[in-house]
Amino acid sequence: MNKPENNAAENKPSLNFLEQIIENDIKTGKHQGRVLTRFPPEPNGYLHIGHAKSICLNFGLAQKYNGKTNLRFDDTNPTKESTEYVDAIMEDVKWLGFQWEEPVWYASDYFEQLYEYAVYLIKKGKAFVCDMSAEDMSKGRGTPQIPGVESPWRNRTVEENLDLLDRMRKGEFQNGDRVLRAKIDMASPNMHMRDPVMYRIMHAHHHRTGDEWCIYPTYDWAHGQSDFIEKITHSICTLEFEVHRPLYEWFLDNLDITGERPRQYEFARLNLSYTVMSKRKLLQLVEEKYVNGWDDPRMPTVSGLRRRGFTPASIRTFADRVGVAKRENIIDVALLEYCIREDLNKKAPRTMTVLNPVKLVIDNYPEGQSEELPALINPEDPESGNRTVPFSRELYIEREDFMENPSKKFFRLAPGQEVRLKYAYVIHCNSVVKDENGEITEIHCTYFPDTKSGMETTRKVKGTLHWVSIPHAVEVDVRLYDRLFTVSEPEAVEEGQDFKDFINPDSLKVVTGWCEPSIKSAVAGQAFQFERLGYFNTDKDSTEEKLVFNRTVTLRDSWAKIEKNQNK
RNA sequence: UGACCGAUGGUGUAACGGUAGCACUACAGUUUUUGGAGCUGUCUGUCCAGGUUCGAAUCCUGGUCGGUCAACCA
Repeated sequence: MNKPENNAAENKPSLNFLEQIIENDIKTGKHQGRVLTRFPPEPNGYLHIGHAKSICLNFGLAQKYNGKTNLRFDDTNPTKESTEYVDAIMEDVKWLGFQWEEPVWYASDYFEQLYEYAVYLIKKGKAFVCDMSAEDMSKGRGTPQIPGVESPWRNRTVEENLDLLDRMRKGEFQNGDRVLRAKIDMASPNMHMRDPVMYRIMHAHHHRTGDEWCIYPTYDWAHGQSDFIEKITHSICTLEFEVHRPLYEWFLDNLDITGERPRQYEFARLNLSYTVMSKRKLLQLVEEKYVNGWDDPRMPTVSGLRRRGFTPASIRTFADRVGVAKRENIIDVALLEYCIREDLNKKAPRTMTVLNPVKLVIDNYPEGQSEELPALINPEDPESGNRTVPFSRELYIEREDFMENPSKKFFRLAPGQEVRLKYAYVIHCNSVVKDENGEITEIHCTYFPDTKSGMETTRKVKGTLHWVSIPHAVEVDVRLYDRLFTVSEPEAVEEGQDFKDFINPDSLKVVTGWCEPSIKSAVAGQAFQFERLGYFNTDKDSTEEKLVFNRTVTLRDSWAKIEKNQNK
């Protein structure tokens, strides 16, 4: 009954379905154990975190099994593509920490080869030039339930097809006049097998081939053959291409390819709660100015995440933790937040910054005096060393850290109560000063010199506050970002509603922050923890005069939960 | 009323015919000069109905629910 091998099995890490397939292929000697994956973006937009999952998957699989990964631009539609996107995509892939097998490939490199393959299919009687309009072709295709009708041009002679394709290439026809179609089966239950288009006429300038071509291959015609040409072993794409696989196979079959051939596998794309992922919707957010560009820190784009302050390591960890499977999923954005906190907790220097200041005066601290107090740069990183923080009579603390009539669970400052100022002293609150509106303008305290940080003291306090010395404070701009949508599934809204109806009006708040002087060394892209508040990244908008910070993510806030529950 | 794919706690993901595990979330305790971080623990799960089997999340049959497919997009 008891199987001793169970113990051994327990140590074996579990594999996702693609790893299982690859391990099996290696075991059976398929491709001589070779693994070559590819990441095939179309250069028509910016990469988002869903692409990042695919990148981590393709490159990660190759790394794990001693293989390589090709970066290949699927540039078969010149009207939508540009080198701007090519460059941005390369930057993002590199930033994520992956190196592709040089050189960079382009589907457009294979246009001539693809053309020859097409001629081959025509000669075999497996492809034909069709003169139907797009509209008529659409009508004739039928529906998934109803078979299509065959094109009247389906039985042209090989010679005529060859001649027509040649003249299509030479530019004798206008856009839309004719297409080249595969001759498969108009009655197939799979719509993609109903004589799919292989070439369409597009008199358009291509960002790489210029005006050399005026016919361009479709995705289905280009993709599998590109995989074959590059000797890709495992061609991994998302679920919606599953129905394309029979066509992928058909082309390879009918090209009489004898050598190793690629195989297509499909996995479920990433969806994230409280955000949208479709390129169309992201474009809309940018064009209609709901956000400030593709790299707006609220965007789920790689460039947006980068600017927000996410690290490549955190995104890789995230991609790893979301797993790979074939079922539709929506990942809780809390997992992403967990991954970045986990990473930055170990790496980010600490600094004390007050975002919603109220003045605190220490009555028994001499006017005009100040002192430099030592503080840890990062208590989680023993190597990080010390910084010093200036202390003086007048400080800022957060308004939320004071309460005139606190509940029992409030561990911060209140009249008659004591707290520690982090890295400084324990203080006792004596009184408050208010303006004519009843708003507190000053909190008066006394400090206990024998409680200086590092000294032995018997004075126990329940709370520790961050603070900043007013005369030494550095004024900075802080952008407080929150999730872009108020609902967890903005792409699944009801009829008559639009995802934009659920944009969070408070997704960005800009405030002035008061920061300890150590912040002055900040450079664009650098991450900090503002103690007790969250992680913040130095934005590229920073100038000599004014630093700008983007809030990456707050710290977990268990007080906020207590407060919320109290109000119930 | 087609074809294909999928279904395991709140969210993801393992278990490959033999004790349903892991992560996130939530909650509790512990610790703490960040109500942070850490550590410990707890709650919650195999879509349904049959069948095969000593034994089924796993195999079979039939349902149910969800997704994808009708661009000269990718």
